[in-house]
Amino acid sequence: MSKRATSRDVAEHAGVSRTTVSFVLNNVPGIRISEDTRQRVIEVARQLNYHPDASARRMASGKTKTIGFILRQTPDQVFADHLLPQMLGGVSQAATAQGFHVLFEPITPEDNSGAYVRLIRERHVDGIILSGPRFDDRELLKIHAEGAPVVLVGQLSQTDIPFIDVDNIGGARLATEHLIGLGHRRIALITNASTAYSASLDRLIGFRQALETSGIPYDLSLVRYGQFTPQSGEAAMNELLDMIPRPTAVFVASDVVALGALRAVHKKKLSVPHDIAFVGFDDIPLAESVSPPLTTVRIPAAGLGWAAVDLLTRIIAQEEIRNPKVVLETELVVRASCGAAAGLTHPA
Amino acid sequence: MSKRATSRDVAEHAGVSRTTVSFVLNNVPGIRISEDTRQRVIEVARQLNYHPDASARRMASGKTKTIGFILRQTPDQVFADHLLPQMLGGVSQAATAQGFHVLFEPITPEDNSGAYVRLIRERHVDGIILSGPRFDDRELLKIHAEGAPVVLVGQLSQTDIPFIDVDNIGGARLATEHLIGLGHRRIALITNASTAYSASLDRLIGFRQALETSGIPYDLSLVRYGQFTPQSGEAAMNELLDMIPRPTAVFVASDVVALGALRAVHKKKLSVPHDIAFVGFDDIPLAESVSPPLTTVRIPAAGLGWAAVDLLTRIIAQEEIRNPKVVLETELVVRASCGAAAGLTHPA
DNA sequence: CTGTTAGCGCTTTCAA
DNA sequence: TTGAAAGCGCTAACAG
Repeated sequence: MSKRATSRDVAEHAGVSRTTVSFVLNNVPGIRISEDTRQRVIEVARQLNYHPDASARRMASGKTKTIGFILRQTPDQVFADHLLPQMLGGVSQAATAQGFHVLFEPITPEDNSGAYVRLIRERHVDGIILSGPRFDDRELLKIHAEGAPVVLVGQLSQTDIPFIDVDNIGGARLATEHLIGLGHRRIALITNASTAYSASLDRLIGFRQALETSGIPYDLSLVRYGQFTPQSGEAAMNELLDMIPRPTAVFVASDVVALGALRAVHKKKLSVPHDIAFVGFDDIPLAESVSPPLTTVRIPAAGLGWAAVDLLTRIIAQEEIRNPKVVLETELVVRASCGAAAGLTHPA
Repeated sequence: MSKRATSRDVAEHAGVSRTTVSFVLNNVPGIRISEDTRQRVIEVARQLNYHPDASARRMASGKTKTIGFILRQTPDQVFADHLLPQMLGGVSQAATAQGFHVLFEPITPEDNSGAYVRLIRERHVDGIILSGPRFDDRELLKIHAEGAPVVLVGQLSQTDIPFIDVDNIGGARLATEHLIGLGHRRIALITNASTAYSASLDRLIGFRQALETSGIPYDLSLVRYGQFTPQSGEAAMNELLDMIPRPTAVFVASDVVALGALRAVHKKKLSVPHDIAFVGFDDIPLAESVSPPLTTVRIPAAGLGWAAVDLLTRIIAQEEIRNPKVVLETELVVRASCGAAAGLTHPA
């Protein structure tokens, strides 16, 4: 196997300088090269099966054209997994469109060593998207202070690090208002997780806001706390179903948790939405395939990825950023579990 | 902001040569350096906040220490998404353990331009893992012929490209034999997809083998073809349920498709496993959370990723590969949908 | 419009 | 045990 062709080989065979080769092959704008030369260079490159060496190019240009996507893997937070493919798809798609590659690096939930910052310190990448930031991540604060391009997916209060997030409060309000609009007054809540997580807290806040706006008192006895899993949803729902009188509807702030809640209802031979109406959150791919299909609040997962890349690449390009804090809106997806489709409404 | 420190800076401040700095910081084996010098270099590097430049390192060493993970995104093949997080986790984990980074690059199902081969031609990566190879991918054959390190996830007959795959035949046999062992004789099959896909065909073959081994005739009227989606499963199941006499059990060669089939049963007010027993395939994360929990054949998704990386890195290191074709075993996970847990058995 | 000429920052053989 | 020196292949001022 002969050695790889280099730009020098191409230059020699085409009878031009390496500069010219570089200009032609990179299509450098603002440079005029005779059509004749241009064609010759291109042709020779093809014949020699020339492919520019990425490492050399990075070295010389000082740019890696690569972004790091750091994902805090959370085995418990199953829901995260369900939306990961979409988010990752959004990230890749946007990155490719901007001429960037994506380096994928999951880290464990406990890891706050910030080992991933080496990616940027050692210049493996031009910037980083960090999904699932932690409050106690000192390394993160450090590289941000050093001026490294970083975008968070999810928020970190107390910092001015640019981020992309979902409007959890608005989404929860949407879900709750929908139930209220259907005539429900006795509405329960099962959170997606402990309110130590800001997303969980926000969904609870949205729920509460919607109730209060409608003049329905917020009743703490109707609130239960999920733990990311279907099992936690089943347990929570069992408690709710044992109440007298039973709530007529429930907002479960996570589709995965809702699946468990749904199972609890089925086991008691009750029916959704007749005995109790359901609205979930996330719109995981399977939400429309369970029985009954789940009415839920859709998170624009691919959009999160896309927006994060867009913001990051603009920071890398040192553009002036007008708004480094992006909050994406959610959308209510009405299916059968809330009873709206069937035209059911409950008396107030 | 002052300039980044380079190895030259470290060398000067420590009063040694750059060679020494390189040796110390890389812990080059077989080189003895006085403990004193070593400590000095390390200390200076720390003080100067020195981090070796990855691009320069790649350039000089000729190694990228990065592998490309190419995923053929198939919007229809929802099942793939459900196992993706696990597989990706396996890939990343194994890669990290071997000192490699992972470049993630999804491609569309239709794309047979082989654009991804640029990753290896331009030396962005040292090797590639390709999930979802296509028969008509000429570029793939080309780079393999050129000696580029490539590992497939899934098979491509007619080639000698190393691959990792799942024992689909064995898995399907496992599922079917389980049902037979429970006393079922009239067992239906819903495939996961068209038998144009080798995985689908193999699962059908396994099903058939199990029947024949037990002396049960293979009855084509009991076979239906899924299309990756729950919807296709629901339609297929409806046909099966209308048969007289009804099959007493069904093997659905995909959990996602099985979800739809399950819904069809529920809609007809029939019960699983009492009226009809179910066994699925894949063991997606939600399989244990549906009603009833799905007995299914587990694919070692993380193991696929892990094995692919292991094989690839050995090829990159030019090790002698004893067995470049790896087939991973599946495992039957018994839950409620087959009736075994409840101790139910059907008369022959 | 094209060529000359410096680097980019590191690894690694070879000598000392 | 350490240092000198030669690249790795490309980009990009600058000069012509």
